[in-house]
Amino acid sequence: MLPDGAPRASALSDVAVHAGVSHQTVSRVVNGHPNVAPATRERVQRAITELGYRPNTAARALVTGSTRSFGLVTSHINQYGPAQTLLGLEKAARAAGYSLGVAILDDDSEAAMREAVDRFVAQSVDAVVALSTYGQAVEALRRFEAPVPLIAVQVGRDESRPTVWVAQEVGAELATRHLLELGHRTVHHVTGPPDSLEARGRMVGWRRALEDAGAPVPEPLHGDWWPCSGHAAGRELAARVRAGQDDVTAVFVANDQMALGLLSALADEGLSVPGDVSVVGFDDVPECAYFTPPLTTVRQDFAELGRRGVELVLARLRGEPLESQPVLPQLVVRRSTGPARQTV
Amino acid sequence: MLPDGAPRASALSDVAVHAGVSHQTVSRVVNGHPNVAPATRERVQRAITELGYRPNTAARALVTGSTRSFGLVTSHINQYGPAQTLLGLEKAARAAGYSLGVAILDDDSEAAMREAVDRFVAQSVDAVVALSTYGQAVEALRRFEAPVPLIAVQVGRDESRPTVWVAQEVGAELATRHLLELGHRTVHHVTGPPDSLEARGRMVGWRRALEDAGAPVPEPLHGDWWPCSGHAAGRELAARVRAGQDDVTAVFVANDQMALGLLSALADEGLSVPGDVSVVGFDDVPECAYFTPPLTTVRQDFAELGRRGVELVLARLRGEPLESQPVLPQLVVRRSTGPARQTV
DNA sequence: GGATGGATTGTTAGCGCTAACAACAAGCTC
DNA sequence: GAGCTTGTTGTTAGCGCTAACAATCCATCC
Repeated sequence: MLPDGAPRASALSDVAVHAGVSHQTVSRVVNGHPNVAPATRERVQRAITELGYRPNTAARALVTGSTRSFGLVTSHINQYGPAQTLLGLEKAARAAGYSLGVAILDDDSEAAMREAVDRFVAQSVDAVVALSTYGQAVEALRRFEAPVPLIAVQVGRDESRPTVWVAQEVGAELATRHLLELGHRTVHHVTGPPDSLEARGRMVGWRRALEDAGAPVPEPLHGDWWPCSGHAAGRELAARVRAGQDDVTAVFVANDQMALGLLSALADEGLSVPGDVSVVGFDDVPECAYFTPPLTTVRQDFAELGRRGVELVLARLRGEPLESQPVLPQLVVRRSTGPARQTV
Repeated sequence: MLPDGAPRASALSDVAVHAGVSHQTVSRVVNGHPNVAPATRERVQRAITELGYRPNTAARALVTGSTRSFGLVTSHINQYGPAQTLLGLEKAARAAGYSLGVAILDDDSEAAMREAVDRFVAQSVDAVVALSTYGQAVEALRRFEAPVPLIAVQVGRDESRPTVWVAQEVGAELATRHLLELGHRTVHHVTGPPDSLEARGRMVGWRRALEDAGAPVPEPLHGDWWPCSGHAAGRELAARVRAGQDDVTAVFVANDQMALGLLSALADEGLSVPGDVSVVGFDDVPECAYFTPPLTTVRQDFAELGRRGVELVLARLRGEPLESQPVLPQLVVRRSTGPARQTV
């Protein structure tokens, strides 16, 4: 692989010799400083391409204290939302000339968060972006005093530090109102994990929409984002329907994966969607449209979130206190919602 | 955020002064060199914690030429497999004291791949791991002469460079044989993108299983990993069933997401699974068990793949030419497969 | 008792780069 | 033409660290 007698990569000084100038002049050309004579600049440029020179990031970082890189701290990168956001983040960071390091938390503890940020700081990253963490990690984030800007993405609004977020409440209200408008007396809710700010935001929006409409607010069922917990919630709701509890005609599920589990449970129990029960999810994962039936859901633009995260970081680095507006979610109506069934 | 008058982080020399030794002794303690008197070591240790010293990665990288970091090049990190593998990779890398940078290719071109690797090289990463890339990118990989070890993960076996891979063919054979054993005369196949090595491997295994059993090998349908293409394939197959083509009783779909689309299309067309058609997927994403019906599929252990990737990299860095064994996939039987329907 | 050798510690140089300043030429003003 | 500015280039120092070597101490051996 590595050709053993490989000549070491050429450095600034090699280019300088090759072009017959001082190393500093080369540095100036590389960094696009003004005040270099066009002829000189051109000569240096040629030497650079001829030698295939690439500046050494470590040396640069050592003297400037900046690596032109961000650290991304996250925990659930195997889920659709965070993964999609990572995509947007990386692309925007790259476009701005920054590279991205990732740290995945083993658990959502404060210690794990602190350790991850510490490692990034030792690596002299220019900023740390915390993506979709929760539990104690997000609490830790709040109090953190790091020697670099620390930006939170997608954890819901947070007064204590710069944040990019999707207006979860708005999305939840959209979903809930959609169901109420179809004539459902109330809407049940399957939550995400209690320590997730996203999950909390969705619950708040759901409750507010019900209260605004004067509808009763049933006790929510609790899930953990995964299909299995949605399945359990579905069985529970089906049992209630069979027990004659006739207000169970509509469910707002806090994400699409749990909605999938719920759909599967309802089907197993012989309930039809949307005939017996209407279901709305959240996220709009690409699979949604192919669920049985295709799922009505709330779309979040995750890639946009990533882009805005980088925007916010860059503004921060320039010292501009940019106030970020929330990304607005949209309702996507498919076939899992319909009019309420007639109660007997 | 950043307390402006922040004192600069303490360096080796600060610790040295604090402990009353030379900076070199501190360096020795930090790097765990032998031949430091226990008492001295302890004194230095204390100074380190008191000052909250953390070694500066850039300075270290400058002199050693190693950053103790890997670069990960990938393109489809928003899909379940790659995301899961990233999880395993990051964890294993961290456990070994390495950090991870990511580069996501905008497209699967050679230029994109080359640029990503170049940037990592300029960052002095110790190794580059290419994850699940395809198209020209994977071709490029083959010919690459990088000044760091370059390891491929999950692109199927490749003689030309160190590779960690899942035995795709074996998984495809498992799936196909399972269907044949249920009495299906042949098995249709929906492929992944033609330039994906994984997709090719699965096709090879499928074909081999059919040939070994003396079954006819139908023309495969082509997909692109996404549910939509599976849906299209499902409609096509349903049309054939309705046209009386009675060998369409079993389908092996190259991934679960396409299988989902296919299930949805079959349901739309009034075909029952597994009554009319049996379906097998590939990957075993967590949603699988909640499809309608729950999907029989082939499980790949992505996290294991990540772990082995790191293992291979580390072996490489130590100069041991470790030969990696493929990760073996497993068949997971659920409810989407059953005996062949009786042909009229 | 002086030579030998291992363990421990310190000194020096330099990785590749940028910042700060110095040096010089060329063009201007009065 | 002295004194100024402006544009261009070079020189020097040092970021924080490790490698290589030098220096010291102390036990051991003949």
